[in-house]
Amino acid sequence: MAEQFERLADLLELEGAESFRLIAYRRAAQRMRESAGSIAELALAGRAKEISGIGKTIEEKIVQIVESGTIEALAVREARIPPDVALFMRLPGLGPKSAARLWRELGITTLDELRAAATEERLRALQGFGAKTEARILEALADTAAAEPVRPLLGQGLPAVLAVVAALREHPGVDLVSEAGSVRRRRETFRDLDVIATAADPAALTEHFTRLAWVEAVAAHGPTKATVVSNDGLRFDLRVVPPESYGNLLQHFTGSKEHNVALREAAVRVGLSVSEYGVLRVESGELFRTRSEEALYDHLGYQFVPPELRENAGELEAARRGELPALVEVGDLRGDLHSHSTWSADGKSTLEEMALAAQARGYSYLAVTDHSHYLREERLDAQTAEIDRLNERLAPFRLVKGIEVNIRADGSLDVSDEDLAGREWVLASLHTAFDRSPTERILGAMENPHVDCIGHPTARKLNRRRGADVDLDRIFAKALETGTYLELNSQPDRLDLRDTHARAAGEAGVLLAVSSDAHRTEALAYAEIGVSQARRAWLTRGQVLNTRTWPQLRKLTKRDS
DNA sequence: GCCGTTTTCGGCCCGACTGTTTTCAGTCG
Repeated sequence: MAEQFERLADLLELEGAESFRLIAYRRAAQRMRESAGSIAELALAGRAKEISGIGKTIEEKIVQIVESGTIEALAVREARIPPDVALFMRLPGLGPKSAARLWRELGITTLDELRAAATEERLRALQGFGAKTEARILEALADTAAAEPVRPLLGQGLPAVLAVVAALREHPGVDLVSEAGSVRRRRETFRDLDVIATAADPAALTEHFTRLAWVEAVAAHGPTKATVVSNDGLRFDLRVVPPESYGNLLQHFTGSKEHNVALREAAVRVGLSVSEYGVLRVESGELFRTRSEEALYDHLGYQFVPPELRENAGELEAARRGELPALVEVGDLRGDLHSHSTWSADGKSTLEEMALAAQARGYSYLAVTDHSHYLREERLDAQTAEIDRLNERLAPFRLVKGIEVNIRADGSLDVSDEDLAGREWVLASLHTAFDRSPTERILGAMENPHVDCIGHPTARKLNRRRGADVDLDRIFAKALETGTYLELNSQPDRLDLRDTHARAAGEAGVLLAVSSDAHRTEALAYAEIGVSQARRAWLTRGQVLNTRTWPQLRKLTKRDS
């Protein structure tokens, strides 16, 4: 549905429709993408209008999609506008106006024709088009691979950007430094890594930045701004800004764009104009600048909005009312409920190493959930004995005897109920056949009286495969009915349930286990990324299962209730 | 097309950069 509305907006834009209609369609599409529940069902019940950004017209169009598969207005435009013309807009430097003129005034309808026209220098016949534009178009068309670049993972970018922030803080004369942009909001992937800073001598700091040891290439370098590429291919942007408006700038460069637009729209209504330089009271001309983001939100009449929530997904309304949730923090975790050891073929650290590392993180327990395949018969008993020995030595720290079982293609589990009954924590996960009734298989596993939690529920792998097409509403309902928990798996390429889904789970009343799925000691730290996604999901400490001690948590499982 | 801490009608974020221009439109973030 979201795709159809985005396509409709693109085509209307080519026709020169009023920009606010396009914004409305695109906003509605974004809402659809964010929603974990069924907007189609809401629309059929006449209740999609309750979602901010969806009104009567868009609700009707959603119903059209449900009933006929497509939006009438979209079908009309698709018949009228050659499909490639919408692709012209995606070329760098070309927007809707230029794309429409290439088609209307030069009769160009395909990317091949565009390439030919640019090569033959025919584009410069159009007012406003010159040699540089032709060259840029040809470059973009030649570079088709770069059209959809892979977005690197937060798990790779976050440590990198925090290291850069730390390195810049070491520089003499530097005042404040922070990561900004999507990485500060802890979005699961990013395009580039933004850092902003204040310094007595901005030019010296940007110079220092471009000369850091790991910098492979300097893409841009001015007195207050520089872009570099690291030796592992990540793009870093540094901006040095004046200290008196550091708070305004940090807020601006943290985004999201949608959050900032909504913030500014609301400000306009009360006579304020917000930009990265300050908050202008239009009537008096008075400019509010601040070093502190907290002061900025306060000045605008909001509770401080944690960066993870700044997606224009209801956070401004809640902050206006003072009703933002107290988000879960890394320090709230008492243990980890998904980990592996050398008992699994892919585990790299021994049980003892894992236990000591978990203890060093301040945990009071660690569930070891080695793969069921490696815990058959006598190996299961042998591991149990080893865990018992370790627990005697490490008490009060506790290794919890867990297991990660496979949900087979036919829905059965690959471990007998009898063996499961002997484990203290049972995780059931999909690892294969993601297109074979994934919802039914998960629901079946939840019915099992020994299964405590569903691991990485959609089984997606970022940049590799989409998640299985699971009906989350039914899974949430079954979780509540059976007392089964769901995981927020913190592996950088999983983050599953993802932020928007985890939020829906939380709203449904389901508790989530934020787990590292660590296969070696260092990977226990992945829980930090997982917590950042839990925060993006608006979750409080109480909504995260493993903020509890093991005895507290145990009382909440189905086998003890 | 949506929406209301003025409004059910009349607004709708803000600034920088680029390429093409002699004052700006389009694009980008």
